[in-house]
Amino acid sequence: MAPDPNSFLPLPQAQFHVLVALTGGELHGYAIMQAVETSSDGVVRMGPATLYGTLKRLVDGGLAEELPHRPDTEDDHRRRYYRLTGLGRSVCGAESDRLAKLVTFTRRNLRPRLT
Amino acid sequence: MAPDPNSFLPLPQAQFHVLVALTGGELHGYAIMQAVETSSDGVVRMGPATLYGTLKRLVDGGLAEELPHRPDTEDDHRRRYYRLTGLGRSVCGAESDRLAKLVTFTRRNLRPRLT
DNA sequence: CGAGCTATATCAGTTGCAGATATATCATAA
DNA sequence: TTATGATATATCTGCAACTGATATAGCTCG
Repeated sequence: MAPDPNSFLPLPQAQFHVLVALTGGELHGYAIMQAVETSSDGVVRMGPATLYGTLKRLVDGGLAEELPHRPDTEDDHRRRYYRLTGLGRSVCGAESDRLAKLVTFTRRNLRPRLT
Repeated sequence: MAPDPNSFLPLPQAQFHVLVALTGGELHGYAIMQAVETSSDGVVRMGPATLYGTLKRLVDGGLAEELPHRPDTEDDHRRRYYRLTGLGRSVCGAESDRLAKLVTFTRRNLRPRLT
């Protein structure tokens, strides 16, 4: 029986950012760092310590997994690729839904008294 | 010169939740705990250690402030009320916008392969 | 009065995040 | 061919943030 995605919520920030980056498809660590920084317009800056630590937690938790090395000589062999697991995908969706509600609620309250 | 709200981002989770609770109006600590738990359908559970620690950080950072005690004998005199500062309001809005973008991005990526 | 909820507070411990640094490989161009 | 800088993974150390547990006291209501 698959664990309930909601039991992972609320997801730590860094973990969510990495999962989000992986929704675009499989990526290697360095690319994840860049994706997080770029797609947030530089607001979220993730260094290697945060990235690789977070990646380990995600793999340990079953939300992401490393791809087996492929014999593609074209690609930089140092790279280690990761992708979402099915669970990771649902958890990412669940966290996304949670945040969407929070945003809606906040905007509704903030609107009447905009500065 | 007022500090740039974006320099506070990304906001720690607990801080954001407390700010969100305060967008509804001034509240005392215990009510904030209940509001966070209730409005998240029990997903986010905030104990006293998290709440009061977070509250202190928000006040120290100028995002929230305590109201002066009022001579209202009707109200439980133990309660200490807090409200958003102008800065807190803008930071809350900025974090909300940031998360909204993240949610949009995530959903766009997740949609094509729904389970 | 006594029981249970309300309300604030803090301690002690864990988790999570961050800067700095290390090591090695890749691309390039001088 | 080797020097330079970007790529890529990894970890150490310390700090910030979060948490469960506990303490204390005032309310409410039977």
